[in-house]
Amino acid sequence: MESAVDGNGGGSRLVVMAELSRIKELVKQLDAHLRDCPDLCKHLAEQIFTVTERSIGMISSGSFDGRKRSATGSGLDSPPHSTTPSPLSGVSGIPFKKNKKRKMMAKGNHQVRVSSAGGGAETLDDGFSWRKYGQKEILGAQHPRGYYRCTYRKTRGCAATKQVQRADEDPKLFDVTYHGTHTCVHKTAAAAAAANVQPATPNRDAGSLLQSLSSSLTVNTEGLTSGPQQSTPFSFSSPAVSSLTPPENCFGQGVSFSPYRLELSPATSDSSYYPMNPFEAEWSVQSELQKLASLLVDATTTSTTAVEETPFSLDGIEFFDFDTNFDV
DNA sequence: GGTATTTGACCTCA
DNA sequence: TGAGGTCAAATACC
Repeated sequence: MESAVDGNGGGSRLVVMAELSRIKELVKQLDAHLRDCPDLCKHLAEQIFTVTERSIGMISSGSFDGRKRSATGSGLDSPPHSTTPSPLSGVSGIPFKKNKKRKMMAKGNHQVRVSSAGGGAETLDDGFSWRKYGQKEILGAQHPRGYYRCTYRKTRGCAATKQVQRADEDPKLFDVTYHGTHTCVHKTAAAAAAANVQPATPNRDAGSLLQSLSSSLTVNTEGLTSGPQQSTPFSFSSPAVSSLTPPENCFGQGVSFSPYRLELSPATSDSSYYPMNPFEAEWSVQSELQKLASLLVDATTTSTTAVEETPFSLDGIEFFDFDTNFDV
């Protein structure tokens, strides 16, 4: 139990918190200087972008997860589920055996271990639509590995893929490796967008956008202390986020920040907190940071260069083509 | 008929 | 050279 939590996770968590706080401060500064000093705005935007990417990197590298296994072995020596049973989380976020043949954890990939109680791999709903395109027997593994790609690969050019492999030691556990990021719309987000259609505002005022962004980015460190006792998962207090409903897209177009805020705090018995398992939290934070970075690009582009954006439309949803090249 | 899954063949890379 | 990853035709399902 205790051995499953190391001090580094808590420390990294605090670093991420500090980074997010810094992002917020930078956004405030950016907003303050938006109209009178474009050059400074550009500089601030670059800083924000750097800090955001650093945070994303920490999250995707797994250092964000305080429940990361202690470095006593190199793989699946001991089944994680046997030491850290978690009724609320079906995901452990524990790194698993690396592929010795290929660079499985290359930049842009991340791995999680998912528990599917009573179901198969097809029940592992992470919010995206996947289409199976292959299955392969893996040397040394008892179960074949399934290969999935995003359903919208052709229609929307989404290059996200994942590999799902049933764990040898427990058939209820699946090791899932995600490659690439989704450029399509999250399932729940699409549903939310369909239910609450908002007209696109292509040339939204950058100042109000930043103010909205700044106010929405609430980094709550209340109750967090450094040290290895931080084994509680993060939670989000916003209903929109807690129900895993990120904004309708990650492209800055039609994004509204007002309905939710990013709030990191330890899960407590307080009913206002919706406990999230590490994978959900990680996914949400990554989505938030991606969106944050996209909005910054949108805001700074609109305010400093007034360049006409050229949105393209797919399935009734308009997208901006950002050359931000995120690697999460 | 359209879409998803299966599976053998082929390609890539360490 | 062999294992992992992907392709694409065949098949199944709705």
